[in-house]
Amino acid sequence: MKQASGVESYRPSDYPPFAVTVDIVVFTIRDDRLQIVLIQRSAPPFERAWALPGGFVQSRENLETAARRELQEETGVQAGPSHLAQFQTYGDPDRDPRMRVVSVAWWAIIPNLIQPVAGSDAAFADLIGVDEVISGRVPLAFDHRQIVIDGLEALRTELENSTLASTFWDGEFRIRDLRRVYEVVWGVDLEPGNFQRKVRKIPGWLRATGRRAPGSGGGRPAEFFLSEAREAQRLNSPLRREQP
Amino acid sequence: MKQASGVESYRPSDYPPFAVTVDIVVFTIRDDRLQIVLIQRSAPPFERAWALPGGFVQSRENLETAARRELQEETGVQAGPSHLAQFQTYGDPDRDPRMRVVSVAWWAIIPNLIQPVAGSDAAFADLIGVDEVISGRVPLAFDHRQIVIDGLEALRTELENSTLASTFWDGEFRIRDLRRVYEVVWGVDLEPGNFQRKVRKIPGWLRATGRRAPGSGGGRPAEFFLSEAREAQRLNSPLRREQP
DNA sequence: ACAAAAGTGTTGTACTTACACCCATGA
DNA sequence: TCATGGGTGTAAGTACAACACTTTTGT
Repeated sequence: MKQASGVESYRPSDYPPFAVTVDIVVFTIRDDRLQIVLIQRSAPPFERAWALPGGFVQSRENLETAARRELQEETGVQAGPSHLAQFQTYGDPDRDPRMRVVSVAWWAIIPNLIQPVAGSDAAFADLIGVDEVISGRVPLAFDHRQIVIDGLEALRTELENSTLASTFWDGEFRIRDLRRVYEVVWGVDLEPGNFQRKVRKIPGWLRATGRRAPGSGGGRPAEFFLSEAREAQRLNSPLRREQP
Repeated sequence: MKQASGVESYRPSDYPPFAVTVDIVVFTIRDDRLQIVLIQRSAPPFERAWALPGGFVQSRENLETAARRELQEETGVQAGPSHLAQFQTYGDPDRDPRMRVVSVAWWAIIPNLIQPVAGSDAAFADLIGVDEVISGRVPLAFDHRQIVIDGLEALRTELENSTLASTFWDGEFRIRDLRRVYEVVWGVDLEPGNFQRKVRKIPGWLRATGRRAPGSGGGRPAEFFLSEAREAQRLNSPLRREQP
């Protein structure tokens, strides 16, 4: 009978060596579309295919540090992401043809103003629409398409229950911009008036600055807001997306 | 400059070896309390301390298989758990004093009828109240207390949004039993009448059997119900727990 | 008859939705 | 003046909490 592993004994056969990596799904909104950062591989396997930024966890590094380091190294983002959260770990025996790799997946948001691929030594990084990836029109290496699907679901759920949507913008934004986040991430149309009332009623989130946007092309200029929520604050009455 | 790991090269220094384990927080309700399965360690480190069931992932095994295998080996549960879900991965460099271990944590529910520790070769397995663990009155090995805290939070959230609560019972149960699950897991008191209306209105969950409980000690006997939800079905209008 | 638990009725409050309407600006 | 988008009013519908009340059993 096998004993409880790691309790009585730990012979080498009990713990085959694994490589551990982190992979990060970095979301941003550009051109009114939800996009993610992808890197074009320059070596086999999956040479020239797109892949998520990520890499090996080092010997004395914890998982979050590894994710932040890889994000910085591969996307050239100087400031950190406005949010970084672990969502799932992938470890099928054949997910990497070279060796046994377990990958801890994270999702992140970088605000609109940050240019993710400027000044990086990862010359082949780019923003790709998440729809292109999920539909399969842009094939990804390894099981990264599944990771994107799961990461998107985590992001969608988080938007329902927290004030995280405002971190897609750095500094001032209009209610319209916030609504655009929900519409783009959830893939729905929201009623502008009701949305405005709903989010402005949430305590501790939005603070009006008094300043107004210079209207571009007619229409009453919108007021600018700032987020008062430092971390992603949990909503006691969530914004529900309907599930058809 | 460091290149994107795992893309251009993979020299041994790029991927230090890790041991990968699974740890499982197995919830059940016994004596109107939420309890988890713990194992008493018989070897250092943390000899004689309580720990979560779990162990090393084998070379050609995927993560979920490893979790199910360890659960069966260490708790002696013949039938599988009624639910098993991954929730977080722990990988601090010093979480295991012997070596670098990354642990993928899962939570599970076993129904009331299953005797978890009978007939197992893990002679030191037992059920412990989750309150004892979180309060620290029963200290756990490694970072297992934190894993229990996070696993409990995952369970609480899942009960809000899915029909999973009924899997704490195997076969027939009363509305009262279902309410007890919520009260015990959330640590709140729920109003019986409103709870009954709410859950019976949820489509595709509860089916009345027409049979009634033999009243134990007076009172109108309760009707028995069966769950029609095979998997954990998402609720379109969740049961909210209030957050104080 | 009385206590106890199951289940239903009722009522006030809060939130949501749909849509009308006014406001403030550019052209 | 008109078009456009920002923001508010309003009324119907829905959901929920609190609690009274009826039903059905054991003692």
